Amino acid sequence: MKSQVTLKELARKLGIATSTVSRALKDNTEISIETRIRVKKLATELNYEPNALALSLRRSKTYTIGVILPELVHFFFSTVISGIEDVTFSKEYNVILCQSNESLEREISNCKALFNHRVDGIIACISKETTNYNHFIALQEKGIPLVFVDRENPVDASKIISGDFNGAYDATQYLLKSGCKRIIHLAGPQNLVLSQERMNGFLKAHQEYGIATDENQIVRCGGGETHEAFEIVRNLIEKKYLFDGIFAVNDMAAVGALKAVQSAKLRVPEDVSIIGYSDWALCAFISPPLTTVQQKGYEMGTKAAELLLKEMHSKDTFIEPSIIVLPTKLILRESTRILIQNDH
Amino acid sequence: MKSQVTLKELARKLGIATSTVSRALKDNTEISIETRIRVKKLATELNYEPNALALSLRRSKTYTIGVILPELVHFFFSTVISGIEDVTFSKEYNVILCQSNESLEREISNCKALFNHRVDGIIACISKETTNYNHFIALQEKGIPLVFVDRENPVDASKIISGDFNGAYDATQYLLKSGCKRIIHLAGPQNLVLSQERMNGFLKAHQEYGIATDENQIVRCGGGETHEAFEIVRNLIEKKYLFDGIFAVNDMAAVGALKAVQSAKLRVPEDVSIIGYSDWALCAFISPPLTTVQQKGYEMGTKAAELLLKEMHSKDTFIEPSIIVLPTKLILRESTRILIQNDH
DNA sequence: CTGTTAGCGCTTTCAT
DNA sequence: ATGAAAGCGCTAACAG
Repeated sequence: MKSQVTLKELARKLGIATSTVSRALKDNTEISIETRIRVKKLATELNYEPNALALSLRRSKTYTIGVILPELVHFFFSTVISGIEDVTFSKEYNVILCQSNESLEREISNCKALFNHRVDGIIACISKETTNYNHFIALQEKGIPLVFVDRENPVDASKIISGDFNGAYDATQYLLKSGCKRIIHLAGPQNLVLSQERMNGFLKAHQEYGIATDENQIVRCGGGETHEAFEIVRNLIEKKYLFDGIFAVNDMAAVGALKAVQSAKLRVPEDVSIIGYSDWALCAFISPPLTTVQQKGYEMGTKAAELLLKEMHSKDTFIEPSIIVLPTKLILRESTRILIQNDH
Repeated sequence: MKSQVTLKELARKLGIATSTVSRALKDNTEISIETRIRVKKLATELNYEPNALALSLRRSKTYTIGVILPELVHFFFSTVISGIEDVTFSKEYNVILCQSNESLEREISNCKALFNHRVDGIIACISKETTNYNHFIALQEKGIPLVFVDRENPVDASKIISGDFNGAYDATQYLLKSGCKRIIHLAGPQNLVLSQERMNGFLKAHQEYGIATDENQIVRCGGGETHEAFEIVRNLIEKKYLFDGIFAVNDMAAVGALKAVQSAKLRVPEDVSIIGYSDWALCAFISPPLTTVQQKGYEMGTKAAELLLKEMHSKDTFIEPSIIVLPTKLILRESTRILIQNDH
């Protein structure tokens, strides 16, 4: 970087004090109009831009927030970061972005880096590996406002979470109401509360509907990837394990399941109904278009950013954490049968 | 933020000078072993972390790079940022992320914010609106290394671009070789060099194949969105405009075209072959799976970050810009007919 | 209306 | 082996 234009340099060129330049630039009325004009003119000429570092150091405030997300390439997270960025941009905050790559070690490193940069606050989504939360608690102890998104965890902080239980409940209920007799659930990693919640919603819907479930209906689907689900479902079919509905922990798994069902010459939704989770971009375009539970990632991002900014600006030293549950929405497409509404 | 632990505080607690503490912490051999141990012990106890702001100010180096991307939610860009982040993380750099939302005004604002933060370098992809490049040139004049990704532009800077011309050429050639007689091209915004290149590749392939093209084969498809392409193609079919191949400027448009073709009861690929561009996640899962030109977003991100870091660390004041063209790859799926190789 | 001074947290030269 | 002092760029209290 070439030599920067600084207040000092402006002052020297104009033969006045730096403090005068500083004041003139912010239109302080104590400074004479003429001086203000002279200063601003030169500043524009030399393309002066204030050094945010010096300002931050001075103010002990960086106007920067940190964001830690597991994987940027996942559609859901990309919508979250997009939401965050839109809000912070409008409030003239900047975002330092870190991706933990689902690694605890990297997440810890991210926390440290963000603290060192003295970000004014942090929005984070824990990695799949995270079972210890000391690095987040350390942040809080250092007084940095922290808001979690999406994946639940035991830290006593504000959170924007998705109504996983309800989303799963709604999806399962729909399958049941539309006539499914035996539904399997492709479950996600059990250390993620989200996986548990979706499983619990699945179970609860059965219970309320008066249908017993057995453990064979819950099938672990490791990382919830397409190929895993494909293998699992193909296996079930080969073993003549019968089912007429699938509720998958996410859309990728649902797509794998769909392919497996179709490759066994079973029809979707006539023979098997399938519901995914997340409403990935692809869902509407596969064949048949996938019924799924929509999670509002963008909204989660904006809400998280708004909440964080609010907490950052709060005068209180102690802030009661807020937990905001964002409702999900069942998007009906053609991988499920049509439900004849009988209202009452 | 609560009171920070600073060098000064450590020094006070230990009854020594801050400069000694500073040195001890970095294992300066001029400091006695005992002092070093004492200092480090207290630093660990109090959870001391250096203030990156102060360091940056002192060193005139922030170990931070800025990234400006049009839209984070697009799969391609999310892979780019992911690639960038992985490289910078491994080199202990941080990323300040901005999304321009395809707005020139916002892009200008992003440039300013990044400069104010005194980032050590910038990676940017111009917005669709950008036709004036002064804000980028200003950055260069201030001596900030700049690397562009993906969308070509006239600024004299290093660039990692995708071989759009060749990608389009390959795709078109495949259609031709597999028997298409009349192919239409759904073209993108013409102010984007990428759109022009893809169109030129389309034309060149015809030319080399000895097939004349007329302007009716090039159909403007505004923003290249799914619904636009759907309307356009449906219209063409209704007007009995004949074609047996479609090369779309991107996958979204290709999907729209596919739906339109199918809804007119034409078969893909038997009646109409379709090729998209970008290899979005959805491509493999729609029906039929879409043949597309794969762009290596992640690799583009890593390459851009590596090049930027290299330029940042160069001692030379003037650096000859490098233009790296990343080859594309035609991913054959089922929206195109199978080509019988005749390796003459 | 403007200048002087101190200090944000850190490193580094120069003394001792 | 350690300390004092200056300075990175900026602001704000204080002085005049």
